[in-house]
Amino acid sequence: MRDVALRAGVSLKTVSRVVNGEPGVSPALTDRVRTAVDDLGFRPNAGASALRRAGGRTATVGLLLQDVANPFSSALQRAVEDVAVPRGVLVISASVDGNADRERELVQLLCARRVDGLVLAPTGSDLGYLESERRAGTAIVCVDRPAGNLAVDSVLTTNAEGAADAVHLLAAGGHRRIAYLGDRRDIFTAAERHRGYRRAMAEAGLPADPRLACHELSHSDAAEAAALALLGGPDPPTALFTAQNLVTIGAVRALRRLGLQHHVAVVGFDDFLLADLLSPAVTVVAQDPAALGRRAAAVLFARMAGDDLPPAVHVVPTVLVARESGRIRPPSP
Amino acid sequence: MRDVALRAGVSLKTVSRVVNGEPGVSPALTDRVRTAVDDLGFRPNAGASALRRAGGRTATVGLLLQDVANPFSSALQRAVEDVAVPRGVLVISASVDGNADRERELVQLLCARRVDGLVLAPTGSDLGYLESERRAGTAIVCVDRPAGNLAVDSVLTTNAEGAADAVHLLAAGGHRRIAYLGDRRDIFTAAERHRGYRRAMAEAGLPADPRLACHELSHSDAAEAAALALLGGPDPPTALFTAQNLVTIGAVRALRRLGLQHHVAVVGFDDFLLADLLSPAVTVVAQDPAALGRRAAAVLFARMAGDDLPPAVHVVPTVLVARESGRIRPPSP
DNA sequence: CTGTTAGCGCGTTCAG
DNA sequence: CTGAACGCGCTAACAG
Repeated sequence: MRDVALRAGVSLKTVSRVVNGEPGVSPALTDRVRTAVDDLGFRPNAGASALRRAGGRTATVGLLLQDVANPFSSALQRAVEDVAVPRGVLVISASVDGNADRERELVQLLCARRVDGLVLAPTGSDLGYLESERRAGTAIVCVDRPAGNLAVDSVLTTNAEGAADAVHLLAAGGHRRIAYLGDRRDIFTAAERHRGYRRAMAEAGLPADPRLACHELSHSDAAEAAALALLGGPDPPTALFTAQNLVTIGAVRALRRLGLQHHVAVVGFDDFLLADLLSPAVTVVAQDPAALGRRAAAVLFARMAGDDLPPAVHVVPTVLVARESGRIRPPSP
Repeated sequence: MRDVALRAGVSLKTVSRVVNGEPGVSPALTDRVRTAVDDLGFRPNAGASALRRAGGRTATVGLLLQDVANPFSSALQRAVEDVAVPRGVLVISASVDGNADRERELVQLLCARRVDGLVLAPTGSDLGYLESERRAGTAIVCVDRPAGNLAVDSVLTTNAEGAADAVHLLAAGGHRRIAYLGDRRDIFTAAERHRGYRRAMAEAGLPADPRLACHELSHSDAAEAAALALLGGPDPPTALFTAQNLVTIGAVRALRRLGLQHHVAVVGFDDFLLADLLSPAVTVVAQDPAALGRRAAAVLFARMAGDDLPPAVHVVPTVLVARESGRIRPPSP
């Protein structure tokens, strides 16, 4: 920058003004500085700039998701990016893979880089360790899962309501034995969806048979095995509510293997590509990960801009996408 | 940091040594510093640190992809992250959406943040504008597409070979009229796949009928319409080579609508989730986006570590995944 | 409209 | 093994 000033025959401050587009520099000088910048290939150093600037903003936000490679996370990431980049803010993202220690380490790395804001899908139930960061002025928003022990905004899907919608649809179709297949119960979203399932079963006057619920299904193979066992056992369900993406796919595979895909109803939570091209096409309760990300980013930027309202829970609704697998009726007795 | 030094009764330099894990501090002092750090909630400022440190490394790399939300890009991103994070390096990623101007703007933003390295899937064919950054010491690696006008490494898929494999499979099955459905011809990967198609057609002694080639198919709907037109027209193809993910899906939809899914063979380039659950299951030439990302990251970190060999082209092979749609025979005349 | 001075938080250099 | 001084690249606050 000193070199630029020298070459343009102006002071450091004038270069600074031109580079930052501050008003009050004569066109002649502006031009001289601009050409000097180009000639020397000068690039401003954002780090040094943030060091001195009031507020120390880095124009960078952090985004901690479960796994950047899964469609839910990546759609959410894209939405955050679409809010941030037009404001000149870049996004540092990373995957925590359900590992709370990794989450903390990544948070440390992000805080050391002085991100202005942080969007995270918490793994651990205790976010108290972020309290000092929050007080230091870092905007924080939780997405997909609520914040434990930390007063910040969160943006959540209507997990329980969506699950209840699924079960009500099946019950309305005449099903009485509706199975629940879901992920680890210590995951907030899984617990909520199970809660919605139980509530809807009760509302429909259906018995809560514990043998109809399978938990801890964290990948597609486990779900396939569980569905196989359930359907091959005594008094099998006539309909499945699968509470997660990969669980749905595992269940569909199981039904195929048993040749039951046109005889057992399925409603899944979370839509997936090609669900409409399978036969039968799979009925789902669709989440809107992009809306989740947009909303989280909007709240984050509002906080960064000084919004000082008390933290709130923001809710993004699910939509039931009716396709064939949800219309399958139970066998007549 | 000054506060920490004061509270621990040591000098600034000693705090610095402890924080950075440098050797040569007595255990007693180390402990005092550690507790002071915790009490005050001190977080090192990476920006300020990079400013003074020899080499000015920021422990951050940039990653510019087409669209972080698509499965190819996000698998690649995850792989880069998996190489970077264990080394304490964070990844700033962004989507360029095939927009060369946006690519340049994002590169500016990344360079201003002084990323140590840059992985990018170039949109424009001229990367000359990166020359000054390269000379300034930023490691640069191109992925999926080669670098034009810039002497840097690139990591590419065997596009032409994979396409040729697909066509050879279909030709070996007895097909003579094999259509090509692909993306915009100015995209490197699309051009390469088309080249492989033409070469394989020639090798199989099949005529190159230009009416059998559809280009500029950049989304699934366009591909569906093109396939519909091709199959409904005179002298239709008996097999389709679809040169991209979304194109394959569009073609599958078209075949469904015509009821031809079991009568016209399909081989797609790039695998996709559930391709094996469709009926017929879709034969594909699978790319390995994770391998692409790992390789690109490995090369990048080698360069950042001082590797000084001349830039090279690194190649990641495709694999033909034989499923039902590729085994469909042409109707006997 | 433009320049001068001071110092952001930290690592380096060199002297104890 | 420890500390003092200096400056990285830049901008805030004040002159001129």
